[in-house]
Amino acid sequence: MYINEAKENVGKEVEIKGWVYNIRSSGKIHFLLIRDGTGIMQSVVSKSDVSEDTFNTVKKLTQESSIIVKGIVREDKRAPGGYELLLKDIKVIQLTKDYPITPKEHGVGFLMEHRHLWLRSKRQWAILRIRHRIEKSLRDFFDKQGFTLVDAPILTPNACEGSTTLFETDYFGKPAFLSQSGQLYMEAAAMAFGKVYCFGPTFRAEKSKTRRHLMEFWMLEPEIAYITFEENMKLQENMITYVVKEVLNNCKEELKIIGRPTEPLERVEPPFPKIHYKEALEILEKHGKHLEWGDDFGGDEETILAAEFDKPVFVHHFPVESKAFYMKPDPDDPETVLAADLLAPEGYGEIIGGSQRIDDYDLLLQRIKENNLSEEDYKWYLDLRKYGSVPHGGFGIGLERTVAWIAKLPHVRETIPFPRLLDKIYP
RNA sequence: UCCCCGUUAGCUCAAUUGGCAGAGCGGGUGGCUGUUAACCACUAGGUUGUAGGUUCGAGUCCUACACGGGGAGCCA
Repeated sequence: MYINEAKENVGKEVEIKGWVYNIRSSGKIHFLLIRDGTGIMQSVVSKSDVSEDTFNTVKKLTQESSIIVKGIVREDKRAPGGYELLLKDIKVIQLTKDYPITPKEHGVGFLMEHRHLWLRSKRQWAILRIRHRIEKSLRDFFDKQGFTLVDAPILTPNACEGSTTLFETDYFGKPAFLSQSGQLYMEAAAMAFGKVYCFGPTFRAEKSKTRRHLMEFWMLEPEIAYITFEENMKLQENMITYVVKEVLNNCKEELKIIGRPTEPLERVEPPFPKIHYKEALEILEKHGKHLEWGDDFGGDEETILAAEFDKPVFVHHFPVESKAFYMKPDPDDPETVLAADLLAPEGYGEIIGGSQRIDDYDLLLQRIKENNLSEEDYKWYLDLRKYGSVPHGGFGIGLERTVAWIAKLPHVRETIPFPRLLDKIYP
C-alpha cells in the first residue's frame, strides 16, 4: 500500500515500504513517522502488541533509515492526517547514521549544498508536487485544444537574438549554444501543425543574482498560426485560470503544508485587466517612479503595477525599441509593438511574455539588419515569410516563476529540483 | 560587475568594553503507554573560514583572500 491510499485500507493489514521521517517514544509506546513518497503516516508500536525484538528494533531506528513495515490501518483523530498504522512487523533495509538534515532549522546555504537530501523534506516535497501539477495541467490545457507538442532543439547554431549571453559548447569543432528559447523553431512548426507548443529547459549565462533568476529554467512556448493579438491574450487568461484551478483542486494537502493562502488564487478568473504601456507609466508616475518612454520595468516597477490589481495583469503595446526584433509593430501605432507581458499578483512580476510576430519578409529583414544580426543565420527563419506567410503569434511562460507565484515562495530556487544558480552547479 | 551583511560544535545561533568559548537541535546512555519539531536526566563533541598584522592578551580590532546570504544592475 502507498500512504495516500490509507483511507481505502482502513481495517486491512498492509505493507508500507519507505523511510523513517521522525520517531518519538514514550517508554512502552513508540510513534514512528514513515514517508513513502506519497505522504507521511504515523505508525504506532506498543510494547504489549509486538515482540520484544520488534520493539527494540523500532527503538533503535534513526531518521531516514529505510524500512518495510507491516500492520493494520486504522482511523484515529490523534494521528497527523487522521490515519495510522498499528505496527506488527518491521524489516530494516538500512539503518541510517548521521543524516545531516535534522528536524530543526537550517540555513539556505547548507540546505542547497544538500539539495539531493533536502528533496525528502515535507515542504520541498509539497512544492515539487505542485510543480508537477502545474506542468501536467499546462500540457493538458494545450493537448485538449488540439495543440501538437513539438520539441525544440537545445543545441543551436547561433545566438538567436544576440542580445543575451549564451552558454557556449563545442560541436565537433564548431561553436554551438544552449537554447534560450524555442520560439523561432515553434514559428516553423506552427506553419506545419497550426497550433503547437514546446516545453523544455532554456539557458542563460547572465550574471543575474536575484530571487527571480535561474541559469537553467523551463519554459512553455505555444505558437499559433492565424491567431490575433487579442485571441493570444485570451488564450493566456484561460491557460492561467485552468492551471490555478487544477492546483487548487488537486493540491489541497500540498498547499496546506506550505501554508499558501488560497483566497488570492481563487480570485483568478478571466478577464484579466489589460493596461497600455502608457497607462503603466502613468501609474508608476503616481507612485513617484518616473520612467522615460522606452524604459523597461525593473522588479520594483513590476511590483507596483501588479499591486494595483488583484488578478494577473497584462501590460501591452511596448515601445518598439524596448522589445525583440521579431515583434510586429501595431499598424495603428507603429511606435509600439503588439506585445503583452503578464505580471503575476503578489509581487511576482513577469511570468509571460508574448507577441504578434512580424509576418512581412521585408520588414523582418530590415529589423534583423537594424539589430546587427546576421542575415545568414536567419535565412531559414526568413524562409517562413517567403512561403505562405500568415499572421501568427505566441508567448512563453516561465515555469519556475509561475510555480513561485502559485506556491507563494520567496525565491525561485525551491521551485526546481536541482537549481542552477550563479556560480553554483552542485549537486 | 557593483553595494551591504555574515563565517564560532554535524546544524541553528550566543559570548557585555579586547580578559575562563556556551546553549538548543542532532549523536550516545538511561527514563517515560497517545506522542505531534514530544518530554526529562546525564554525556561526548571546538585549530572560532584561511593567511598575515596590532596587543601583555584577539571569537571580538586592522588588511588581504576564500566561501555563504541579501540587494542592484544585467535579463525573451
